[in-house]
Amino acid sequence: MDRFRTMESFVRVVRAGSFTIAASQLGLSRALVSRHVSELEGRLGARLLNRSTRSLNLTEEGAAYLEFCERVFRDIESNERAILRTRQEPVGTLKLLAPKSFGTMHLSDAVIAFAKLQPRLRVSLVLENTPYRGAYDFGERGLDLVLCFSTMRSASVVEQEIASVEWTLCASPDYLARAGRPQTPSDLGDHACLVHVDVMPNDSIWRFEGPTRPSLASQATAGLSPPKRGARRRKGPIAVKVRGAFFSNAALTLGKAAAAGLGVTLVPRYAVADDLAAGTLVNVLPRYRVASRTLLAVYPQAPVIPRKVQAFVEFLKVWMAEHDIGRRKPRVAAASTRE
Amino acid sequence: MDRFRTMESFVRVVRAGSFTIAASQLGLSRALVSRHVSELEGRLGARLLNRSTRSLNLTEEGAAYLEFCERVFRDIESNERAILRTRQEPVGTLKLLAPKSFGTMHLSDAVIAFAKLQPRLRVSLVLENTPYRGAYDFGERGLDLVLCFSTMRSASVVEQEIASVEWTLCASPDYLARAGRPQTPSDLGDHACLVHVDVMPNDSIWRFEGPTRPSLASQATAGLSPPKRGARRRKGPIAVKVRGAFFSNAALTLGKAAAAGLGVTLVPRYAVADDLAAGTLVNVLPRYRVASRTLLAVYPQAPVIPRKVQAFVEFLKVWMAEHDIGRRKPRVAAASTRE
DNA sequence: GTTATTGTTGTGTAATATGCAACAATAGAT
DNA sequence: ATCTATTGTTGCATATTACACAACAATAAC
Repeated sequence: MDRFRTMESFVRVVRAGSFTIAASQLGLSRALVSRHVSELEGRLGARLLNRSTRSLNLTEEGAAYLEFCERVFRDIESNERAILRTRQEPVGTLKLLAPKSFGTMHLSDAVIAFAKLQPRLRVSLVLENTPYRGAYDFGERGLDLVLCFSTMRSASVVEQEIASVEWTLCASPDYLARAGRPQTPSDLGDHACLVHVDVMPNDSIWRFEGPTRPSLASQATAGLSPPKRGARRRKGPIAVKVRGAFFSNAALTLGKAAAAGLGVTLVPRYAVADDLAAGTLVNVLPRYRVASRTLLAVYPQAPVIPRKVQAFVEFLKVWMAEHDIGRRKPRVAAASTRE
Repeated sequence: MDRFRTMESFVRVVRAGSFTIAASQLGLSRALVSRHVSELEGRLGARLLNRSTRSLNLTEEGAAYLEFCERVFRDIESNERAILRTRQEPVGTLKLLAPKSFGTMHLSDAVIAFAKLQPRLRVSLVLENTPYRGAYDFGERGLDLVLCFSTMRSASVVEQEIASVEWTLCASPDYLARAGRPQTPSDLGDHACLVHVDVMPNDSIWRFEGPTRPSLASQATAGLSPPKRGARRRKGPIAVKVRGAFFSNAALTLGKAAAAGLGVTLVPRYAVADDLAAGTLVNVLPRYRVASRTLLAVYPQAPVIPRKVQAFVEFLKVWMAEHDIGRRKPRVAAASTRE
């Protein structure tokens, strides 16, 4: 028999001073309440209250047990409320894992802003490029949220899109002047390419779509095919196996290398936004689109999502949008002036 | 669902690090243990442990809840042991109620001796002559044990015989010299009787049995009727309504009054044992037997009797026998020299 | 005495706790 | 990479038991 319920009945009987009243308060029959108390007495091996048809009186053991019950109930109540609060407000510790370069570039600012908003929440931001072991991260390492650019392809996690991060192909003007400006992706085979290597099997295969029609006016006059969104037409994806001249898993490093004239690099736009704005780097093959990668927030599949995770994901989405991180046409000047 | 069991399952799972092992330890199926934990998580609204087929890991809430569970279990265990101990050894407070005269004369000594033997037990001895309200005493007043000479005639109490207390009819030699020595109970109607009044409807009706055959030899020679136990033969009870000259509910007072020559009194033998030994009082109508009254230990009917009550009743029985309290042929001299 | 109300107990039924078996997921072995 | 063994989960049938109703015993008030 459920011990909690028997204890509850007992406490109620004592408080009400009557089995009948207690039963009606509990929404049970007198019979059951009586059995509950008897059960308790049987298990404890002691009479808890002297019943005499017209009055109930606690025995010595009963008084001690009543006190105990009330303590346990208080304990339970406070504890359960504390745990239930994790659904209401972000409390505890939020453990984040993110790729190093993205983390240092932007996430750290977002996390700091978030931590300011949530003074009751401890935040742990781990930056590394060797993660994504799936369940291991959430289990053994106790991570709450992993931010990454590749799907985990696992049914036991939830992946939520945070932002689309544009990658951009760029080189320094002086390099282009020296090596020539490529006109199609396949031209890149002859260039010195600075390759961003993930730990994932990210080979040095660069993929493009395009080219985009040079003139918008020509489409408007044609009138045969309905204008597609963005007034742009794509061709099938083009994959180019590039010759690596320089490798790094740090996009910033690659950007610096490109600015130094080492070659052409394909990196997240955010990593070279400043150089592009300053003109130390310029876009290469602007008429070809580089597939953007989606920043994913990954957390364990569970019936209830901890409020802290939910809150951070929501915050990050807004923050990313507000700061134009990864926007296809970033207002670079504005972005650099913003906080 | 039984919260204790779900908690138990959860704790076991964490300790074992596996649902399967925990289930076998608990003697349950994996399915049920899984359900238990799920139940718990559902009620708390938080995932308690991240399960990843090969390893289990507590979440933040899980760790907090585990600690809570263990605290509750420790609590329960210690409390239940404390209460179970009341069945093993006499602990707590033993509240006694006894008639005033008997209490002051003998019970107090017994109780003091008992209290010495049971240093962990507090004893409360209330002496009064207005008790026996049955359930009220055990209920409202919280008494554990009532000692009295009259049955409560209630199904909700247990009455245990402690000792048979002889009453004796006696007077001072000088009174008998003055007023004459009664030969039969009915002679008492002409005497000054000192009446012990209880609060109970104990009228001044005195009851006798007898007379006893004066000679034992006469029976041995007769050989017709088999000798009855004690070689004594009784006649039917004789009831005499006596004329009260003096009333008291204190047997000692009546004894003193009798010793002072005020009349004949019928009191518990223990109250006049010293006077009888000293000769300041002598037995009247020795061939008639006065109905002895049985000292009863009365306590509430309950499935389990508290050890303290049981212990005291046993102790009192032995003590009464050892001290010859109420014995029909008391070794008065010996009784007074004993402890 | 009579009555009304209390706590307890017997009994049938509805709720649910439980085990079994099939399933999904994963870590390690081949 | 594929296979295998093992884990935790879920659907389903069933045995358990929690529960209310009603009859009962006891008692306080009338």
